[in-house]
Amino acid sequence: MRKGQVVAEQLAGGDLSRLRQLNALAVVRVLRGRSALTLTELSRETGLSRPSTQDVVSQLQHQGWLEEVRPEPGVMGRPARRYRFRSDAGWVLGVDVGGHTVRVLAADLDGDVGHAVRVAVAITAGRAERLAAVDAAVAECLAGAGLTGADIWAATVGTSGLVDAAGQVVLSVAYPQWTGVRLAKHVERLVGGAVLVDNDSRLAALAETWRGVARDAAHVVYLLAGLRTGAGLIVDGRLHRGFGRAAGEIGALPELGWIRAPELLRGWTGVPAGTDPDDVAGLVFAAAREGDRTAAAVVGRYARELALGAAALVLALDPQLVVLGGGFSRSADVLLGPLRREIEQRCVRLPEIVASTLGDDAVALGAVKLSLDHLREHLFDPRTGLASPVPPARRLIA
Amino acid sequence: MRKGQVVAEQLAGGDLSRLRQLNALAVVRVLRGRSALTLTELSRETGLSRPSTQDVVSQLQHQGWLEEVRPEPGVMGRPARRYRFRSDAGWVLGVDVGGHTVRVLAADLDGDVGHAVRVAVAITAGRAERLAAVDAAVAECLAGAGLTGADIWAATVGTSGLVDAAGQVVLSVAYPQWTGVRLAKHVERLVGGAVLVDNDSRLAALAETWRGVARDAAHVVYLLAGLRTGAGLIVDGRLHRGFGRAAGEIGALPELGWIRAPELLRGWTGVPAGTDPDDVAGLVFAAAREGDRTAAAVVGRYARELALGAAALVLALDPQLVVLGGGFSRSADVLLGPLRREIEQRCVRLPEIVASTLGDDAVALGAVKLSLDHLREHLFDPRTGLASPVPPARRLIA
DNA sequence: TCACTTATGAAGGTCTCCATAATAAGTAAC
DNA sequence: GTTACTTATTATGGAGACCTTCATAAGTGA
Repeated sequence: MRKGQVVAEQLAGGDLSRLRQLNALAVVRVLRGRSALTLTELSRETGLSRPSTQDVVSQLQHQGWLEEVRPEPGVMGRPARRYRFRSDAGWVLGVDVGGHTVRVLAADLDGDVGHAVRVAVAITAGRAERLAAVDAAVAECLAGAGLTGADIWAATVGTSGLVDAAGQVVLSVAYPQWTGVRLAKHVERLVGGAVLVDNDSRLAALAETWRGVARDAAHVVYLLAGLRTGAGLIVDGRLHRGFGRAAGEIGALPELGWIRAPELLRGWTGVPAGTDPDDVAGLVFAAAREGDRTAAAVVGRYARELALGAAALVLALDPQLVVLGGGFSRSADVLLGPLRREIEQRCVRLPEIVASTLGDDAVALGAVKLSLDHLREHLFDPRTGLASPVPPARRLIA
Repeated sequence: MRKGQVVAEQLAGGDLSRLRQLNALAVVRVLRGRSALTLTELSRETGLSRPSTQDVVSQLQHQGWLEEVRPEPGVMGRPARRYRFRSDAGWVLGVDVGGHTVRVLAADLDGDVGHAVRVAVAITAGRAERLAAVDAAVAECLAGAGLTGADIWAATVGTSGLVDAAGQVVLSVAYPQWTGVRLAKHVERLVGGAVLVDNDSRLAALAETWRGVARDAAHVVYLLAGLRTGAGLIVDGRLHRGFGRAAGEIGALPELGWIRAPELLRGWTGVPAGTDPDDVAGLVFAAAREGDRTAAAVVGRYARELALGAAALVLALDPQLVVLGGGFSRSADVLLGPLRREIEQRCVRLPEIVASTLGDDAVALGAVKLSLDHLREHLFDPRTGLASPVPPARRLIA
């Protein structure tokens, strides 16, 4: 290819090496996330001829993207060589900086989680203490996975609050002193690749489309229902952030009451004195489950507040699916019914409404997925082709 | 595959003819929407070598996509041959079925409008009468442009109401007997190519991103403010319809009052008896413009109702831009101020709010654009390559 | 008319792909 | 243990599309 050529945004043609590039990417795409395949199988799936497939494969093998595994024994005919994608060539991190916990997942290029770590942190912890917990959790996770920071090709950090394109938290109401923290810069000290930062609700939404209940839905409204309330939107299969990264922040509208909604649950009077405020919600849901009328009424009021904002999002986007996530989704059995009824009252076309099944790892999983998407765009993109498997140069990414 | 799933038809490689395909598309892409270029210029812009460019060009010329024009006179050196894209190889139609008017635009492949027609129709007209007006307008437009139905490669019809994927109006509150009309089927009798049907607000939004004030915005909320109220959403540069094609139909929520909002204007008492109800709105805006307090108050109330729904959309999507369109946008000088104040009160991040400048042709222009987008996806797509310039086979498209 | 400029056309080389045929390495049956 | 069968691998020849380079063509300006 000619030196200095501008790689068009649209997919452009080019010379013959470009064709090889595309075919190499096709082979990698077929092989990623699957077990080993033979040349014949690869040839069939890519549509390339066998000799060409072989050529491409040996080139990829030489580059380090592919690895030969021993042939499948006991089959008719000459045993075929098998090749697998070296998903362990690079790693990504997914970090969830929560109120009480910092979670870190290390995953390979296929998204398989190699090591998971959780470190407790006080809800009252200030900036330094919380950042120290992040450092500790990342270090422990790297060690546990047998990696160093240099092995990490991309990392994503999920946090509550509004995050700007440079990875700085521009507004956080949840944790003290968290507004203004430069999370991307902080984590870049720890790992080699690019560091992305995004809102936790959004990452959880992304996780649902990846490995959760929204796997096959292109349009999704995700509700984070817990001690905080938030939303994440999937539009056309992609995370929607909006122009100022404030999409889905419908909770900021006081009339909708997303901020005070969790308070409704704490206001229940049926709880023993001295209970940890954070545990009250669980007790309310439990009581409602047992048939307590006043608890059920409180849950109903909470559902109504949640449904107000949810209905606005549903009406705006007309999603296929609404996913109820966050800590309260554990009590979906008592929450989902009222929520569904309240949303139904307000919407033209009622979408499916289901509870998340990902549990506490949703945000960290979404962070892993965003890291992988970043790599896909920058390493496995038809526009740029496929370089050797080394950590991509770090750039500040919007 | 569940409905609504993202079709991740990744771009595949192939043999050498595939490369030629891509390079031919690159040449066409450079040449479309521009005046004639020489081989040297084409070579530079596509990144191909000169001989290859020449090869590709002569192939495209032979197919009928390109045409040689006479060289630019009076330049130094040997005069270069110049080639232009034959934008008149195919045509599209944009049809706007409005309450009082049916508009039809015929445009070439570059989107240049060759002929425009408007036919009056009574607001009370039933289904047959309105469809007859469509027939007449289309026939007149084709004749005026010197075309026949067979020359039309794609046509799009904009209408009020909810439209399903098969081009049937499933719900219309605006015109009598309009619910249930199979618009696509009806128009397919008249033209050769594919016929798409979509909501008028959405098409107007699309027009704004194409040739209107939203040209450079990826996220847009378009408000249709007129005798009816509606919205169209642009997300990530693309029209957002939602899973059930009901996205943006936030006006259906009675609490937000989009249905009764225009009635507020008619309720003004300062109008002479016997005025046509449709003219009242204009008088109210005029009076407000002149400083009439009661008229200004009515406009303020209308702006508030409009802002309720608009704020919900803005909070959900965080657009860069809100475009005020529809008939009332002519009175943007008195409407925009109150609207902006009301939206500001309710939003976290205030987007830019501007009035449309496209006038009455917005919907028809959007219909033209959707037709062109359809052709781009089906004729000029890197996945399929480029066939000879003939009207594409008609398919029922979602 | 001559120099200069820019475009065109032709030749030769390289790369990537494909089809086909010859060879290799297993299993299954006798 | 040999033979037949099955499937993979390797080698060869050819076609298509791209590139670079050089000679030639067709204008303008002095």
